[in-house]
Amino acid sequence: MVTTWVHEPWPDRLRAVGLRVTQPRLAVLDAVHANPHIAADQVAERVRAALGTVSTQAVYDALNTLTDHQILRRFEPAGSVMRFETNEGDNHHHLVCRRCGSVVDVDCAVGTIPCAVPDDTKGFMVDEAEVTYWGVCASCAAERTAP
Amino acid sequence: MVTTWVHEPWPDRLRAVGLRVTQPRLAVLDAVHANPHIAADQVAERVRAALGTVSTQAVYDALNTLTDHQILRRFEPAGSVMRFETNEGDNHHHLVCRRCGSVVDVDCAVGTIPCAVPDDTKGFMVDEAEVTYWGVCASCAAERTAP
DNA sequence: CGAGCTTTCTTGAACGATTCCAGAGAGCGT
DNA sequence: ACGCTCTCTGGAATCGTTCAAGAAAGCTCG
Repeated sequence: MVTTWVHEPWPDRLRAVGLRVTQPRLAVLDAVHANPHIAADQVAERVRAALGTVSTQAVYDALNTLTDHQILRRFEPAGSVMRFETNEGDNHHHLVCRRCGSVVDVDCAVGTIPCAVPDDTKGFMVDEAEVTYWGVCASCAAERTAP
Repeated sequence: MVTTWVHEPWPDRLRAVGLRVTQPRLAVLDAVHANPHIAADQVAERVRAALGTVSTQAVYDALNTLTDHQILRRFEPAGSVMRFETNEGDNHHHLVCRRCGSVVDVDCAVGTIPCAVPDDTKGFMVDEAEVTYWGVCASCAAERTAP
């Protein structure tokens, strides 16, 4: 069987890292899992749709805490707001549209983690290589030529 | 001709792309060239030290315009403010300290431009692969173990 | 099963980098 | 020099994110 990263239920994953299981956190996890690359305000929207009133602060706190504990992954293409995705333990990268900001996942071009390590790390202890491919998505390219 | 990127004087480079030659722009170019990875507010500081009063807006406008014309390169590690460096036409990447935010250049691990291209570009026209290595710099690592 | 200790959430405000706007000023081609 | 534009000034607005203090809710242990 292929690394079936069968999702353990969120509550278990929270407890596993010593976090309390709360409704806002579960709703945040659901929102991010259902919508990779989602921004904080959209997470808030969905969490509120699910639970009713939830403070912005609770959403940010959940996002930050979950990111700190590696359950979520945060990334932030230049010029964009923070975006989140669940941490699947894979090592994919992102393709970002310069025009509309849309993001899609791409597998690591090299295939090994952390993908590529510089020859000379200048004394740094490198733990991650983040690759962002910049370009123009198909629909934006179409718009440009045919306005 | 082997793009010997011998620095043409800034005024020539500005005119070459159809931009007017102004004191703020020249001072911005000097500031960025002398301090790679510099942030906008520090550019403003240095520009003011050189010229006297210069509006924040003029600095931002110069940075943006020069970036648009490929004379400067802008990058923005997650959680950091915008940083600038002169565009030397090389294809180096950045090593960023998670603790103190310091940035150092590293040569492209693969050696070719754009370094790496994903197998499947999902319809995107990719023009750049930006690589950010995350880690902890030597001095921050030292601090942690010996507080 | 409930008390009590912490962690987490709420409310409301602060913050700061970047951008927007309108008008004054300065390059540069003619 | 003259003017047409592009650029800069000054001041304010924006908006994502964080800070702070108190209320609420999970979890642990008796």
